[in-house]
Amino acid sequence: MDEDMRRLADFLKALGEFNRLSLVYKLCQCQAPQNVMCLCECCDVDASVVSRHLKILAQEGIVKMEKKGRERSYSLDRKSVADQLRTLAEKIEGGHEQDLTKVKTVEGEHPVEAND
Amino acid sequence: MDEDMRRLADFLKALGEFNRLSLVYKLCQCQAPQNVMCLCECCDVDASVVSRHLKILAQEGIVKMEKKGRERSYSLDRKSVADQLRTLAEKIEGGHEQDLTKVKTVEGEHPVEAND
DNA sequence: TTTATATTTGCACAACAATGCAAATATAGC
DNA sequence: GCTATATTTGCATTGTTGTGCAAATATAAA
Repeated sequence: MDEDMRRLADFLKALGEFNRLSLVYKLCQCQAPQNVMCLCECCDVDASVVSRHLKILAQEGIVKMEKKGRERSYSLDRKSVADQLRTLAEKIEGGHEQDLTKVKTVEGEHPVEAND
Repeated sequence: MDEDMRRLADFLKALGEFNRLSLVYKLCQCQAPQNVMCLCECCDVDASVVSRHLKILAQEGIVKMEKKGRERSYSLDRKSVADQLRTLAEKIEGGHEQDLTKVKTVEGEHPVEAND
């Protein structure tokens, strides 16, 4: 599906920018949600820039936002991100064997390795 | 490590562009390496553009190239790509529990789910 | 050697993305 | 209400990236 691929590209693009990836890593190390000011520490840019990057990450479902008084706290949606990455990994690894749109291999047990 | 993250961002950025991702998917469905002309079919751009995209993918270790007469054949480095994606997925899912630089979880068996 | 085919590179251009700063908005505390 | 703090948005600027076309390169075939 074409639109799915566009969405996936957007997801990967969101992760594929240095400062955004730094934010993701920072959030990855935190257990509690973090506000913008705190997240600023990990990349050397203006708070407004961080805010914008967080918005992009939120659009792609990579981070979640929750309002708390005048602050907003961001947290990493670990499961969603990890699942998307793993799904892609599995498609790529087993893509030649079956329909690309729904590959589900049991971990460790791959279908026959078809050799040209 | 800062340089590692830059590399990872470049890797994700390479995948996060629609036409390049289309190329990857196309290669994913093929068992045999494909030449540029053939790969052109999956994205509606000039051959020179496809050539450039393939170069970027090759730089990131996503595809491998081999010369064959006047053609060059490209193939997806399935294992490398899938491994990188899975490694990232695992870091992201378990990142708050231990050192980010070297997470290695055995499949299916995750360390204790630390809850805030 | 000439010709045809596949691929890459140079160049120009348009579209997009990241950034900083200032201003706007929202809300807490006085 | 006023002031201070956190965050977002508007705007201008700069840098990066995707693109097409023409020319260059490489190699096969004639």
